[in-house]
Amino acid sequence: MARKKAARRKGKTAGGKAAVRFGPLADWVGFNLRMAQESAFEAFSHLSREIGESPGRFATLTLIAENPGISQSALGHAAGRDKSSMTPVLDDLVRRGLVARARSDEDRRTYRLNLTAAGANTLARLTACARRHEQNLDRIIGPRDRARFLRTLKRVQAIS
Amino acid sequence: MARKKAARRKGKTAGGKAAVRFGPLADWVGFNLRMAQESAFEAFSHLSREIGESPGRFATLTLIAENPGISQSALGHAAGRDKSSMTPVLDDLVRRGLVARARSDEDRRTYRLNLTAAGANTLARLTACARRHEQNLDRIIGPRDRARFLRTLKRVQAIS
DNA sequence: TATTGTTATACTCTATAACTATA
DNA sequence: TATAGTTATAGAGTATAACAATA
Repeated sequence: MARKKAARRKGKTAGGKAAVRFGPLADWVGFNLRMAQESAFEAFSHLSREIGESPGRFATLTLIAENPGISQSALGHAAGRDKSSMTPVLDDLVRRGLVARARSDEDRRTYRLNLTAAGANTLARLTACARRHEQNLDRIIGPRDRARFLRTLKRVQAIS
Repeated sequence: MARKKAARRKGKTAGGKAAVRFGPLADWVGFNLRMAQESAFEAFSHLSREIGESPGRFATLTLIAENPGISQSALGHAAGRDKSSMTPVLDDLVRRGLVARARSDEDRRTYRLNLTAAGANTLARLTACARRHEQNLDRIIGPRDRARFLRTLKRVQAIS
């Protein structure tokens, strides 16, 4: 650690390679937001891979669990995706028996989506992963700053 | 706005569609980090599109400007990408005359990357966009919380 | 006419592995 | 043997436009 710091002072990393200067990027919220999100996503990805699911499936399964009978369009809208982007995702979840797709009687254009028992089981395991992930994040952020950090993230989502 | 709130209380949005419940997602840092990053990225995308560049090119051009003569591998490493991912990016920037690629005399395997005059000009315009973007973010975050928010984002980048 | 979901298609970004030319 | 960069290839995720069925 002492060696690493000494090396940095001379513009080198511990590995002996020239240090890269980030210039104004280092202080920009936009850039650091992206880097932080990538790191957190990657970390969650590792955890969810242990149970054979991609992180993207987690939000979809949760939204279906929280909104039984939701349509594909409403699901896409909630996640900020086009309905055509949902088709292959739902195809995959239905094919693997995690989601049931049933035509609505009221409006026969729409499907009503629900989790199967297997889907609920997978979601429970993914949720356990997510909780571990959140605990890791909490340790990094600090319990006192968590609420404030979350509030700021929510405000940024409304940027325009 | 009042109508929207009243509608929400009844579980409907202003548009009359059923509101979607986000359940535990609403309070998870990981999910909100992703949503915030997507929103901010989209907003910057709009600004940079006005000058005909994608957001991804901005970080690349900045890193080259800050580290004249940097190699493609070092560039990829700094951005957390594989060297093979850099090839098409650099091909594009060189083809459009923004970056100059010259073989190093010391090590004839590596290229030394530098901005051309056109590249410096494009970067200056992108930087102006980024400054506007940062000002928008600052207004949302609040000047008093900015430093703390940035510090937290940097800590999250080291999650593992 | 408008909407739900599918299809065809394409684009962006990314990675792995095999290759070349150098070291 | 190891490294810098390229190529071939593939995969995930997303979007637009046109379409069929239904409203």
